[in-house]
Amino acid sequence: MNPRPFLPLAPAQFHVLVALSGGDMHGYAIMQAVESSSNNLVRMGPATLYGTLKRLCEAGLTEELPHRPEPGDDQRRRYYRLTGLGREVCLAEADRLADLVQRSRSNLHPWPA
Amino acid sequence: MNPRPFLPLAPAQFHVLVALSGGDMHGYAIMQAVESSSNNLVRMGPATLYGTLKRLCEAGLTEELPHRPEPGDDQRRRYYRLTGLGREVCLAEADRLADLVQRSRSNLHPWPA
DNA sequence: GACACTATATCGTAGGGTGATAGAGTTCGC
DNA sequence: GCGAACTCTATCACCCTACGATATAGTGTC
Repeated sequence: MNPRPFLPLAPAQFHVLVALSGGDMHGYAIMQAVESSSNNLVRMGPATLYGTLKRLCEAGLTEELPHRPEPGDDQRRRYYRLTGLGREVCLAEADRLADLVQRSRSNLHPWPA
Repeated sequence: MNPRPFLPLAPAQFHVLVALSGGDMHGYAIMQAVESSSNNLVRMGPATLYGTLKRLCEAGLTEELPHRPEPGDDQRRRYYRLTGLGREVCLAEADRLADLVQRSRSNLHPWPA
């Protein structure tokens, strides 16, 4: 499917997709990953996380794992993963942002390295 | 001043800052620049643009030019430019996004170039 | 002088994001 | 084996950003 109609992606949705691009995770781990990997610049509370996960799953960009990867762990955990579409959308959004980043940098740095 | 408390920047605000990083512009030109430079992926209507400009000026990231750069042009135009702070915030936000982009790409491309 | 375009502006609303809060399960110290 | 701290999912209510629609008027062109 074409990722274009999903762009631009809402910021919180992109953060979750990027976190899940590193591997299947449960909700709480996603929250922590988003915060720590951004040097605590991005704060993601439960309301943002679970609301965002719900929207992502409804849109088909993520899905809940039917079986937990490690049977012995905390029973409350619910694991999520990127779908093929979610992967495409994540990459397309990354391309879009990379273009913005490059333009702003080349405009603001008259004499780069 | 420290750009950190302004991050993460609202997407529309970043788009306007990036457009203004290319030089002083009037509102209508910003709208067109944001749309065309994103291959029409980002749509910015008047409500979004002028609301965003107002917030940016109130936050001190942009300012209206006291005098129009070319005296002979359309009298209705109001020109805006990046402040020093706006420039710093724009670069800081670009750094933040570049990091996200890089992480998602390296996670999703097992065999890059 | 009619028509398309330029340019700024605002209203009402929808939707995403957030703080606060809740509550149950788990782990760990002692 | 008890309590405290942490883990994990979940929802409510609110706020703010963003947006579609619309308004108004000046400019350019034929």
